[in-house]
Amino acid sequence: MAADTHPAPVKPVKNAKARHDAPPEHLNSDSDGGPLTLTMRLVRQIRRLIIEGELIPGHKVPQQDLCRRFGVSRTPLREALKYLASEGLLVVVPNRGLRVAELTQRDVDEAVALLGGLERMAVPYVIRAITDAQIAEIGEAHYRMIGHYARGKINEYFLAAEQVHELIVAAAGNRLLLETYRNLLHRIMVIRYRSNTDPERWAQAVAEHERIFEALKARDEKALEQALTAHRGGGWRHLKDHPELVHSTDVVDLPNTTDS
Amino acid sequence: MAADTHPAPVKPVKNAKARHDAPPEHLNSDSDGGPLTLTMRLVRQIRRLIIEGELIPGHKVPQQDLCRRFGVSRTPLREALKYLASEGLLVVVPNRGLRVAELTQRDVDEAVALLGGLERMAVPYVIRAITDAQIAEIGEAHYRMIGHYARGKINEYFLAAEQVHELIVAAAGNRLLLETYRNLLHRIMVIRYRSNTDPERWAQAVAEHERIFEALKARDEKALEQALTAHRGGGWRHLKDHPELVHSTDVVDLPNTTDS
DNA sequence: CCGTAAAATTATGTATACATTTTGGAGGAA
DNA sequence: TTCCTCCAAAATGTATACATAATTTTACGG
Repeated sequence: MAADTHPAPVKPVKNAKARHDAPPEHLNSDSDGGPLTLTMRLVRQIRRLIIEGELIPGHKVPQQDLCRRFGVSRTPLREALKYLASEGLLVVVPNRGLRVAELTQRDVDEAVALLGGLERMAVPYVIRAITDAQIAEIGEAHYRMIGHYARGKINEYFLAAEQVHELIVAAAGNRLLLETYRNLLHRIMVIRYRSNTDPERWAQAVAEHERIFEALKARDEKALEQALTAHRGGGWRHLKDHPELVHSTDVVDLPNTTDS
Repeated sequence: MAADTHPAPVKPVKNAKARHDAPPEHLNSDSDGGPLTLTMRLVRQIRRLIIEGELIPGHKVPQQDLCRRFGVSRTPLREALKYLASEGLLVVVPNRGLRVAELTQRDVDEAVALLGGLERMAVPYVIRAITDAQIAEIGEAHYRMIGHYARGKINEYFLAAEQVHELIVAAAGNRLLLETYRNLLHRIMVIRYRSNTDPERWAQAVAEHERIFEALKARDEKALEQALTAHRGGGWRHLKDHPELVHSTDVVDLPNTTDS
């Protein structure tokens, strides 16, 4: 682990050919939980690119660009892409590489229904099992979220808000439920990053979050369920009113037809 | 597509070196929905190996063996393994390859709770949206299942039973729900293949399925929900009584310590 | 000038090669 | 014996090479 802290030759490698000259160090900056394999670090990075909208839904994944960008070869990159395809964030097109998954209105509706169902599924377990410490942790994220709202930091706000939701679902004590919830959330995060940027909806969302946290503190099952339902309904009703935020069913697969 | 039906040289490749001498044809026998990429065909095959128990939970994935077995190189195989790791069927261990995911009692409990929740979530939509044709289709699978039961064909029975469940969930009209349901089902299929092989439990399961189908035909929401709950409870209560069917929390990663 | 076909270019799919890490075992010291 | 150390063998992670399919460019004829 500390092999590279002292310059002493720990192991005289058989022949110092060193043709593979690029030891990857770009990707260790994000929240690293251990020495992951390069493929898995790429998974995180590319997932972030997708969620943050740098990779545009419907467009094909620029493999070479990503290779150059991260300084890796195509082998680990392609493994990472397959991993993300299994997550549903990318789509494999047999002899045409991979494309970023695009969300139709139906996809969003389905995801919203599912996420809502999972949250409702979680509520009884949460009320039964949640500890004071967990409530405090959620409160920490909640008030952090409020702070970001006050300062107009939309990206940080979203991150904190998602964390609140995830912590609530996590409090149900079902890891598989949490994993499933997370995966579905990732799929529609592309849209969330564009949804309620207008101040009115944003203020409403914050108010809904206040109700959620109040119900949680009071350990009121009915109130929590209602608050969650209202929050979800509110947020996505807004999307329904603005369908231009959702990508249409069919997107050109010729990237050069875009307005450039 | 019909390029190899006539011997005429469709395209005189630049140099007929033909070092890559093995065009893969092993994997086209299963239900092929189109010319998939080799990686994706491997995903199907290996997933089947895991579900059917040929690859044992807790053991590492024998990459070389699989390469020889399918006649492919490690590149597409490893991509397939990463895909399956994302599905949760395999686990990546950084410098030690991949291992087949093993299920603890807790994992099974969580999956059962989730699957049950998803089915309950589906019921109202199913009752509201299901067509006579869909009911007929489910009936077809149901009676096929009964036939396999009568003949004692356990494997075919399981396949048909799973198909019934999937068709019911599919009738809700939420593709994402179905996909999620399928994924979770895959994760615990390893166990299902060992669970109720004893005649008593099997007969009970069939009876439960009869009730499910009756409720479906009658479009009785309450009855359907109850029948599904009873079926799930029954099947998994049996597992609880026989914990030896579930792998323990920690399994040796040295395959030679197994009883051989 | 525009449309069509063939060649050149690029990208994808797959295989192989190389370096590092892990694993297994032989040999020697406590 | 038991434990450690060192070396060899295999497996893993990553990079590169090659063949095929897709895409763009070019050339030619209308």
